Amino acid sequence: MNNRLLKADYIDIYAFQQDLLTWFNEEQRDLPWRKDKDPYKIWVSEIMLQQTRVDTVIPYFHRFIEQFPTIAALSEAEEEKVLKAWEGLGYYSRARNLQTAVREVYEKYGGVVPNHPKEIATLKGVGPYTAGAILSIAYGLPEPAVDGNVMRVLSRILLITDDIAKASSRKVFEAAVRELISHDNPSDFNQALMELGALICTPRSPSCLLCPVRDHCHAFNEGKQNELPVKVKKIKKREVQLAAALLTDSEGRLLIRKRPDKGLLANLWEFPNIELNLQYVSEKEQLKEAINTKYDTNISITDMIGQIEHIFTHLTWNINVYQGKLDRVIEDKDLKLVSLEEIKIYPFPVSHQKMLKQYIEAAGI
DNA sequence: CAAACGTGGCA
DNA sequence: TTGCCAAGTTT
Repeated sequence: MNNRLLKADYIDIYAFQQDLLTWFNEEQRDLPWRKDKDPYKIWVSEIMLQQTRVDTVIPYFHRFIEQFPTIAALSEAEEEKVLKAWEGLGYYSRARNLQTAVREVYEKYGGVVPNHPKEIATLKGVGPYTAGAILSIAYGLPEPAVDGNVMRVLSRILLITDDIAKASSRKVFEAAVRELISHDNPSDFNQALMELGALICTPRSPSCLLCPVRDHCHAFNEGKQNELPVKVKKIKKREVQLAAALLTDSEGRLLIRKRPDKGLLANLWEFPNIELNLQYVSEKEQLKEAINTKYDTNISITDMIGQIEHIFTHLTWNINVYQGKLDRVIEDKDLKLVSLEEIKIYPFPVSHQKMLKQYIEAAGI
């Protein structure tokens, strides 16, 4: 990038702010986290909205705030309850990091979300975007909050051609926001930039004819809006074969286990499963052998009741789902036998929710 | 810096 | 059907 005002000299900053803020004032969506400026609620909404659509977040936000209305409430909650409230939203480390950070605010900052960039940035799960979002939206500070929307919008308005997939590009857009941001209303300015990206300046087929700031848009004036932003993506996906077992005891209770506290789907619960490697050994035998060894039990595998393909961003699970019986296991905090009623309180990933559904259908319960 | 980390919607 | 996309952060 060049140094000369990042091409912001191409536009009249004051007029740009006015046009953008006027549009936002008239056209912004009525969203539940816009009802007040409670830093805690803004914070929760920002974490939920990471890589997640507004329509998906809305019902989760309502339930979460109802269940954990304050920093004190979330601080004192059991992690399992928090994960259950997050069930289905994905990126579950967000929920655990949020609670960790909220507890830190509760204990070290007297329950008041810090309003200084250096302090707020130290909180777990609060990166550069979220820090800027809370500081600007809740506290009215003129800090950049650069997300995917902002990079797309500004790449077009300022004709910035840096690859937005590169981490290093974010600072280019932060510098641009620092030049453009309204110091009278940083909260609405940042939200307006994102709202414009969500409603008008969309990734494909932007609605330039409806855009309140098209007269300020360098890309539109050169007919290049469809060439921006520059985004070079390279995704290699793995594929993993799994076999899972829905094992019931004599009372019809199901065996579930808690996943490790790190990595994929950390601390969520699941049905016992193994990664299949040796194609020349029967899956049933592999599954039975692995579970008997791991849990020191004696199970039998009966039928395969279904198959599940579950696609993550970075890998795909192909799961063969089996049904079986077990005599007894030694339960502990990470291994439990639960009834179909008790199982409802445990947070499960979507893939395993699907398995339970298949089990219930197969069993005709 | 690249990769890990979820899920559902849509063209 | 396949790939991209959605208010990112951590390691």
